[in-house]
Amino acid sequence: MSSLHIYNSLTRQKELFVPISAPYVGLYVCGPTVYSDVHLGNVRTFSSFDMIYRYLVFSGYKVRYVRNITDAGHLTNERGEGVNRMESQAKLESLEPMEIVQKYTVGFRDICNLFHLKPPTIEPTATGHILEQIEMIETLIHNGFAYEINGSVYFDVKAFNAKHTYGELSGRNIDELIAGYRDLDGQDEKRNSIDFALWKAASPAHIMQWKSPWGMGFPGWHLECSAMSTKYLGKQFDIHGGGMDLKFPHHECEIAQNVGSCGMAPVRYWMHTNMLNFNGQKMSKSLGNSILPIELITGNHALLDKAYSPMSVKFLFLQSHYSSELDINIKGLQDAEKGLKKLMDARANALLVKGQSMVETEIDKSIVALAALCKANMDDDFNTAKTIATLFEMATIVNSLKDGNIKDDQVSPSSIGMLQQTFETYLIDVFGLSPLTENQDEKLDDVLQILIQIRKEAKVKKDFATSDRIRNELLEKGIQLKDEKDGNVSWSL
RNA sequence: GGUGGCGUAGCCAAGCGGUGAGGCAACGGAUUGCAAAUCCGUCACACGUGGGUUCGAAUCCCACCGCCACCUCCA
Repeated sequence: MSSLHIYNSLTRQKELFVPISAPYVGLYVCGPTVYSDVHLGNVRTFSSFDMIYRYLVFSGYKVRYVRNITDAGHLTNERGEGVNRMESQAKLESLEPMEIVQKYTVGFRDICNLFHLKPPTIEPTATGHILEQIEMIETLIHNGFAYEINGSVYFDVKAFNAKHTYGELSGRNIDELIAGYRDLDGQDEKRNSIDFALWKAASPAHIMQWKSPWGMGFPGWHLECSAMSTKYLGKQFDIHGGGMDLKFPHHECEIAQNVGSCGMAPVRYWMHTNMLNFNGQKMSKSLGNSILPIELITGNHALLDKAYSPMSVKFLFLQSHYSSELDINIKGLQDAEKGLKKLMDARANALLVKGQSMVETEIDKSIVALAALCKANMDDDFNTAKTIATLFEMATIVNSLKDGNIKDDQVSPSSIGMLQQTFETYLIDVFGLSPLTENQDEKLDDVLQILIQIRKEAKVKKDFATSDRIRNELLEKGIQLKDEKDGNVSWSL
């Protein structure tokens, strides 16, 4: 069906993508924990998987895209004092925990819309799947991979490792892990320091708690993804994605839970997106150096010079590979803004140019080759950076046609159609980008047309002082006039 | 300490065995009343350092230096 190759984190190599039952593809991505605003790093990850989802759909697959909402309020410290995030934030804001969940879920979806991220086909919540999680725990206990103590249930990593392998995804072995934990002397009820919670007994003070066979409590934070991916995508599905920082322990635990309960490796292709850095350092909530998407869009941040559109930011993301670390800075944002504008202008210009040639020309051959290259780039582990480079080459052809550097009898009508289609497919459909100034004000245009007319009359009279004054003063207000070659005048914000 | 990754021209960033993709910046030319935009060209004899393998290495191997991430809540 296609020759898509994906870098599989599990096998550490690029592999031909073969779905379990084509044309259907199951895609699971770890979603946000909705106890505070998503930060820009989250947006990069979700943008990457949005592009991956869109490209799979473009490639003809029927994709079920599941991305969870973590709303159960897990512990901030797995081994330690168990502070419930949702509850501590609720106290801070004087709100009911589920009001926090609602507030930040809505906020997350708003940001997704701003960045043109398509909603997943299923967006399940952890609190909506307590029963499924309890069932999975029961199976794990039955299979001998989990034990109950004082109303809590833990996954027995050593018991699991005796029959299966723990640590394959992240390249760790359990002896080293146990050794590494030793100095953090164990306080708790776990048999081994590397065991992780499947269910935690809740004290009466806990607001978010549910009834279970082991008493009142709440699920461990690795469990929801295992339970929900199994429910909606089956015991084995095609692609599981998430940020690099989830590889260990989250994804490792997920694999153990699935293998332990379902008896098979849950995922064929593991995909991990890399971190977004800021000034060379990981942007993270705990370091407090994160930029909120809304701060970037409004320009309301001490480290920003101005506002940047979500599309510019997304374009910056797409100019590097999803698996590379990306360092964000003002220069990069400015460059991305200009680059995106150039491509969007070329897309618009492609709709204006015509081809007259009846035979295939050298230019036609270039266009066909470039269009094919776009697809080949994307099939090579979603190489958006290379695809964008290819689009820039096509932009040069389009602009040359528009300015008459290439004549319309040097290119055939079908090639023009291919140019238009390629810009549309990749910029709009696959990358989910849109022009920077989409909806222009009609009234503003009316006013500007008057000024443009006055300026034209001044130019005819060689009154350049007046014509330049109109152009310069408009530019100061952020409106740029451009005298096109054909005598028309265009404007942009 | 363990695990994984990175170091490519002024900046960003592809490439992952066969003489530097692309963007931005800068400079020159074409075009323009002047600009902007666009086109052509230059900067470009690059791949952290030192070894090795190879007919050939940015790409593979070894050592070293520097940076980052994970091992603890985070995409």
